[in-house]
Amino acid sequence: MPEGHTIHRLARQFNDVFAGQRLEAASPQGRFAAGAKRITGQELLQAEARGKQLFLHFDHQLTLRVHLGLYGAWDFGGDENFRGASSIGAPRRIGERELGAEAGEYSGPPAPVGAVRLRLVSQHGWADLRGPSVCELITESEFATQLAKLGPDPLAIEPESEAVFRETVMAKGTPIATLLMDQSVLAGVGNVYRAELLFRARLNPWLPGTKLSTGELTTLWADAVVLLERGVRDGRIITTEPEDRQRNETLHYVYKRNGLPCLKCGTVVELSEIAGRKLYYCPNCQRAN
DNA sequence: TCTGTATGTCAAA
DNA sequence: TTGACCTACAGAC
Repeated sequence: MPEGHTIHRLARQFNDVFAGQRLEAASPQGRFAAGAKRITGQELLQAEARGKQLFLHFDHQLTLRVHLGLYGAWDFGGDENFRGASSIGAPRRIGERELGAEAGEYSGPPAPVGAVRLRLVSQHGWADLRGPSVCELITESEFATQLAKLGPDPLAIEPESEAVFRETVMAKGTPIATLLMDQSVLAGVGNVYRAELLFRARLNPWLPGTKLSTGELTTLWADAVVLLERGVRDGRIITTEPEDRQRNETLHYVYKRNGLPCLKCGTVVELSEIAGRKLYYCPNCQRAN
């Protein structure tokens, strides 16, 4: 599920199992053959996540930039050091079946299944990338350019993050629902977190950024930090509080709950569209003031 | 076998 | 604002 929490989990996974090692790379699908060749034999120095982008820094000064888009996913497997195969990204069946490690012996990665853009292999395991919208090798200056395009990331807080977020939002007349999905305003939030953050803050999605108060934005930022950190911990997006979850398994307040009663007030949750993306909200809890 | 859908983003119109 | 693109899968036929 590729919102920011997913990418930060991936960075952690790469640092855990691949950092400090020389890797072999291949592009079974063929579309990244040249890049794979340039990665082969290089040591992975560090993996880094910013918003929805994953950066793998190699020791020849080149960085692999990966964006999963809507469909991308990484699958991992290997020996006991990998502690079970896992799949991180969009929902996938491939890669979730039991692999070598389960059988007790690891004899190298399996034959690639489907369209594997990039396969990274170390002595102890492998990672397969499918369906990314971006997979490219970039220079240090291109890396800096990419970072500069991104707004503050609630999972990579810097001293001025909250203030930058507040000031950017308050300077724009764009609806807050659109601003929350704008990666130059807030990096890492996607459609699920957007809907849930607005509901939890009881904010009307169409409220222009200029109409929000400092207090409301401080609360919104703090809640983004809480929710994304939970996402990293849980490996999925759970935004309901335990007391609202007791009677069922509902993980979200409004996302994909259109036509169902709001967990707080019982009003039917509505589905609308804004900037080409689906927007879920409770017309009562989030009515304009 | 075909269609619709998905937690994303960009360029063209 | 729309279409294009990346990929796999569920459900309809």
